[in-house]
Amino acid sequence: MAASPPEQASPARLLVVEDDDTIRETIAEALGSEGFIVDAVRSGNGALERFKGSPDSQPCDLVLLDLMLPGVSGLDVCRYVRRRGFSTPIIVVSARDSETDRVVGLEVGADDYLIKPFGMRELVARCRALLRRSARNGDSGAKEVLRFDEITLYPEECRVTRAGKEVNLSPKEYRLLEVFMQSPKRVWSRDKLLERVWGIDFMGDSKTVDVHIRWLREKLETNPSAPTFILTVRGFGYRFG
Amino acid sequence: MAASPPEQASPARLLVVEDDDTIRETIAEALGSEGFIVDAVRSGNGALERFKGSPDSQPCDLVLLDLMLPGVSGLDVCRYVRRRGFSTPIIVVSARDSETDRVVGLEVGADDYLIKPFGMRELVARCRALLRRSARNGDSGAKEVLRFDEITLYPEECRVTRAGKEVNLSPKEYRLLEVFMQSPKRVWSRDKLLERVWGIDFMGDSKTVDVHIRWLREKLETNPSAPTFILTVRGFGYRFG
DNA sequence: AGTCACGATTAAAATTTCATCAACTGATCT
DNA sequence: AGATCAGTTGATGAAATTTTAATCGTGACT
Repeated sequence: MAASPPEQASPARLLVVEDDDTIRETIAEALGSEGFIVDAVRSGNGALERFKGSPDSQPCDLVLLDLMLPGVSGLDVCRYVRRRGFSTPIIVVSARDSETDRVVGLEVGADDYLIKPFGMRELVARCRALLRRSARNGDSGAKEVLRFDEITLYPEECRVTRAGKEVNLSPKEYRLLEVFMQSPKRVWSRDKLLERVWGIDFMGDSKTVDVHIRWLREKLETNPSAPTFILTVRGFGYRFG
Repeated sequence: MAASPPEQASPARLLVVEDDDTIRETIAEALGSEGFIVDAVRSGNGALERFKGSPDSQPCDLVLLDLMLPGVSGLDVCRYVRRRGFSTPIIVVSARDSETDRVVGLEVGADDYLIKPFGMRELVARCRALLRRSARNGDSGAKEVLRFDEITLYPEECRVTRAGKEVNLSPKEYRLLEVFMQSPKRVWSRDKLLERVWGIDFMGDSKTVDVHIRWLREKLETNPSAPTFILTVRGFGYRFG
């Protein structure tokens, strides 16, 4: 099917929190082969790291959370995430299968509770169902207006202005800027940008990024040869701001 | 957009679809004592009756759906509801517990799949989790007249006027315009429009949207080739206003 | 200063997207 | 049966976008 939805255009990004190497790998592979971008950590602390920013910058679209973790437990992670105001969908995955366990997990803020061992097809189906639901409610992704200096990006409207004047961007240029503005100051490698903007399955050259950066500068910068917004970080990539 | 304030006005309205009298009564009582308003029917047809109106007037906030029903099956109900564009949360409840059954249920549009027999506490927890996620906003019935420029849409009457003159729209055209006018300026991808107007499981081509947009322009715009209401956003989709 | 690696720039080729037209289906009405 | 209408699908061409590729500049390091 065609045209990319503004929000959920790129594949969903999943965070797998699981200390057992075998299980983590199995899950990551199964979900990866379904087209998701999978990121994995092996501890509660590792998960918390991803949730340090503000609730407006969600680290991922969905979390698969094991309960039995060394150090910070899965329940703690869940509680922390919700207390911080994140509405990121969470599926708890656990070997503990008493009704009480399940009720507690759900009451602490998880959206679903899956019992080990489980089939990969069901896991995928539940991820899809939850992403479907959370996308419908629009509580995923950044919906808020992004500002930096005199540049403003309106996600709802796929629209960008500079000093109040409309800037007409192509889809790739727009997404590129959106990614940049969601994390100002952060340095992005060409590969990461390809992953975020083009999707994991892009097979082309990373030089493509250069060209689009140039065009974005052309439309955004006062003097494209001496950029003030999209800066080159030699040897690493680019950054915004 | 955020994770709604939990403590809120009216209690959630649940629809229980279950043919077994004992189970239905048990569920209804358990949920009722938790403060939900419970409505129950014993057949698929009974459920469908509740979903006859437009997707904007949801008959309830959540459906508990048994799969094994006389006549119209639970899966059929689920499919129908989604095809009509309703996003009402659905929890499937079934004695069939193979992984395939669960995957099918979820793929057909259910949000959760619970296996009989199940505990009431878990049922309640899952209802709560899902309601929390779906963040009830659509207070049904609150259909306001939508205006933009000289175009007016009367939801109660499924009627549209332009500069006071009646515009005759087909159902799809009407629905399309309604979605547009509910969020002026917002850019809609073809896929999102298919989901909203045609329903979640529409299997056809997204080109279909183009054609209907064209007809809508034909009837709405002064000069359909240079539209002023329904604008094309190349690479993204369409927007109104 | 020379060289090398990396980024910038440009032009041209390849692909995607959109509007429009026309054919086709199925439902409803005459 | 025939006519009409809503909806869907496929084909076409024009225009915009994206990618590839080739060349040029410039900073970093010896």
